[in-house]
Amino acid sequence: MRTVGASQPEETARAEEPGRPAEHGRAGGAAGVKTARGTRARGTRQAQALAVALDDLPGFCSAQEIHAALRSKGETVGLATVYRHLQALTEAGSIDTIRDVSGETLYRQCGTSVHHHHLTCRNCGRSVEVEGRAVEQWAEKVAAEAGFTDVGHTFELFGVCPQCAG
Amino acid sequence: MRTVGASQPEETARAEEPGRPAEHGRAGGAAGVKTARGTRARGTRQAQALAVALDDLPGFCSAQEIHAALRSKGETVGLATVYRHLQALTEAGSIDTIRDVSGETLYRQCGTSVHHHHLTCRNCGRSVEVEGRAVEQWAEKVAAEAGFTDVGHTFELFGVCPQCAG
DNA sequence: CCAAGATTGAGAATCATTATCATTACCAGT
DNA sequence: ACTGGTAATGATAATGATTCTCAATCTTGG
Ligand SMILES: [Zn+2]
Ligand SMILES: [Zn+2]
Ligand SMILES: [Zn+2]
Ligand SMILES: [Zn+2]
Repeated sequence: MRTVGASQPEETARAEEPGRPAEHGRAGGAAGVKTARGTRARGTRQAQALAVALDDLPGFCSAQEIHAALRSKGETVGLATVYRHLQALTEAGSIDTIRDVSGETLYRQCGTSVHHHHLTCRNCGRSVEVEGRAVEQWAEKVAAEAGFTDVGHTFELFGVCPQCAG
Repeated sequence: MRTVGASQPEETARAEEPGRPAEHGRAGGAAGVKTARGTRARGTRQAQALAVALDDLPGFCSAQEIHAALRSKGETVGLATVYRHLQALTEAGSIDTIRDVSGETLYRQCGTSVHHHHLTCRNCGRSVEVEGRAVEQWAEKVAAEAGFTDVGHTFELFGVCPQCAG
């Protein structure tokens, strides 16, 4: 199991546990931007908590890990909401995603929004952002030679980071 | 939906349908290699059928698609067995796997067993095998600079093939 | 305060993949 | 051919991450 952020007592945490008053809706305090009538911007308590968590986490982690991290900090955010925001952020390009060896999706807030790739520790999840001018060109060349169009790519590097190597 | 091999009446085919005499075990005919006592080799009817199917299929396809293709040819192979053999072949390095955008695993028998990558049509699944001397070196260099060890990589190219472009 | 619209979250639903486990087929001796 | 040991199979259940549903709750403009 990957070790990310604050580890908790190994809770399954598949669904929100019942029995609590259920605190819905957005928070009042530091509200954010707002647009036209009815459009609430990313200012809910849950969204902010998630943003903070993403900022704190040093590397890629799964939605469930993020959810666990939130709970461990006392934040009450539903797992479904975590997934929702992660998906939204991903579509907006604010965060990056990679796939675990087991197929699980891992999320991370990157320093830059320009196209880049990652060298990720398969033990702790910490990752280095790398730009690969060379591979971008290689990809285009190969695609062009084969006559393929609308080409995209997926380049991921995995290894063991210096800290984990010990 | 990707079009692979002979398309069938859109059967769900999640589990083998019951009501048939259930034909188990290995076939007698063209048995294959055998090793020490008790070790059967990869010569079962099901394994052969799967091998043939993999040979026929032009590109990457999912376990379920392969299973459907087998059934459409009259072969009776359980879905679990398909998964089992695909996994074994993958571990043996006989076939390659990539991940769908939805996370589904796709399999393909490649022409060569040496390390290479794929340029795959995201519409029909046909793929071109490409070798990337450049990216291999780039990967090693990047990993070394970051101090990572035991580094592996995942490079996949996706696009639309000339046939599908029309 | 009120109504409309957005957001949340608990649980159900999906769906690919794995694990069970009883049944069957194969093999080597006898 | 008969038999015991063992591998392989397949129907089904189980797993587990992600998505869907929808009622309850919040926010906000008026
Ligand atoms: Zn590490
Ligand atoms: Zn790139
Ligand atoms: Zn195509
Ligand atoms: Zn490579």
